Amino acid sequence: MVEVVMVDDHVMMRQCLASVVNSFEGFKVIHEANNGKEFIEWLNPDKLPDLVLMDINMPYMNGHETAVWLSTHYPKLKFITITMQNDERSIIRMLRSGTRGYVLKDSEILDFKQALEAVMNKGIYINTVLYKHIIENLHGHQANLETEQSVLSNLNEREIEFLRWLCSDKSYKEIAVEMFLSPRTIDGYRDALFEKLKVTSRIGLVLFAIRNEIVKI
Amino acid sequence: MVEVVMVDDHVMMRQCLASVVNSFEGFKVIHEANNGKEFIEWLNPDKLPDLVLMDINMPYMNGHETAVWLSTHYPKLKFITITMQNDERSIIRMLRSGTRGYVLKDSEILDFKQALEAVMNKGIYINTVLYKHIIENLHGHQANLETEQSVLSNLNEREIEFLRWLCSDKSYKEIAVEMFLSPRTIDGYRDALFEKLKVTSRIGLVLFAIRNEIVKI
DNA sequence: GAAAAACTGGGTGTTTTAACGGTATTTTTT
DNA sequence: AAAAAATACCGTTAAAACACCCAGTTTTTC
Repeated sequence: MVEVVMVDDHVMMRQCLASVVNSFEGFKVIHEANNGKEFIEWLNPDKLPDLVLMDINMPYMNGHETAVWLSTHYPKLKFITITMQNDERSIIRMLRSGTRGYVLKDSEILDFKQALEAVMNKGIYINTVLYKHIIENLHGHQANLETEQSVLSNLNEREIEFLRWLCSDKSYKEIAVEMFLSPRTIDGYRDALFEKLKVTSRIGLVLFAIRNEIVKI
Repeated sequence: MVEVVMVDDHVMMRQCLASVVNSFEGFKVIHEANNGKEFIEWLNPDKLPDLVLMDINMPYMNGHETAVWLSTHYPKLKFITITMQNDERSIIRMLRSGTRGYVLKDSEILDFKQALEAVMNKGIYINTVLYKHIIENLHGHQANLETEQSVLSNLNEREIEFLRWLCSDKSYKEIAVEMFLSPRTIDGYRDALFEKLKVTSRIGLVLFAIRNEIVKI
């Protein structure tokens, strides 16, 4: 019997899926958690589950963070991502963090069953549609998103703060006042960001900030 | 027997919920649709269902549009919104469009059952937590969002297109070329939007466009 | 302890944006 | 058919944004 743990903050979804998993022959849900944090606190090294099904978008500790943690601490523990996010960035990120399967919440239950069985047998399940999608975008948009991730990590606290201020109606002069800096310094910050982010206008900075969730809209 | 129709593009979620609804005594799912458009095309005036459960976020025809259509054409047809969106704007909008219940996908199945029964008996079900949430926010943030909604509907096609162009690195001059207009005309567009949206800079316009999902990030 | 990097501030232009003043033509309303 | 509204357009000016140049101070790195 494959012992399964469900990690998802959407209780109804989780309960529904749990009952479906229980109806699959050979699978049994032994625990449910609301998020990654709850889950890893529950984890017992002496009695690991066989399979973890988890969402990406969760409070406190999301799917990505949990995946990274699991890959470090229990690299043999299999987990499948079950989510609504079908953008390449999410998928690539999760695959890199060691997920054995990626199932969309808008797929059929049959696909879901196949994913579970595939992962328990061969090891990895990727939906064909998604796979094509990823391959097709690997050299376009995706590259940019991956790059943005690394660019983002090269920004310091002050620059992040500045980016937040940029996403407002304020002029640079006003932002300088808010940040207790001279307008000249602000000028330098802007120019540095133009260089780092490869854009040529404040709009570009704002879009970057929003894409990378530096500001909440 | 209450005849129920499920409208949700997330197939797995929909199937899960359908099986749960079928397990409730006195309820029976008689049809499933992927979106509002499919649903209303299926609708037969001579044999209406008793209850419709639908998501908000759907392709082709979303929950809100469907709700408006239903309220106009079949005002007596009861429908419940089942969604992940718990922001006040979505809730208020759906309630105004005549939804009898608003259930979050992260609530318990028991709550879900209560909602169905409540709607079939008394008529309206609103989760206590959500209700408090709405009331608390009625005079703050919410007001602005509601206003933006109405402002949005006052924009014409050309202005929407312009807003989309604004969300790029291009200057007004370049946008004029793209839109086959004189830079002066673009000037006029901008000034009109400044007036309509009560902002004073291009950044303000960009933020509005993103908040209201005129551009996809 | 010296070199490199990062943070802060400055000068001086050009280009773009914003705010003001308008007009001519077409479409919609009455 | 006249009035009103919407659309496309134009000019001027001041302010803001952008693009370069630079240097002194602190912090990090080696």
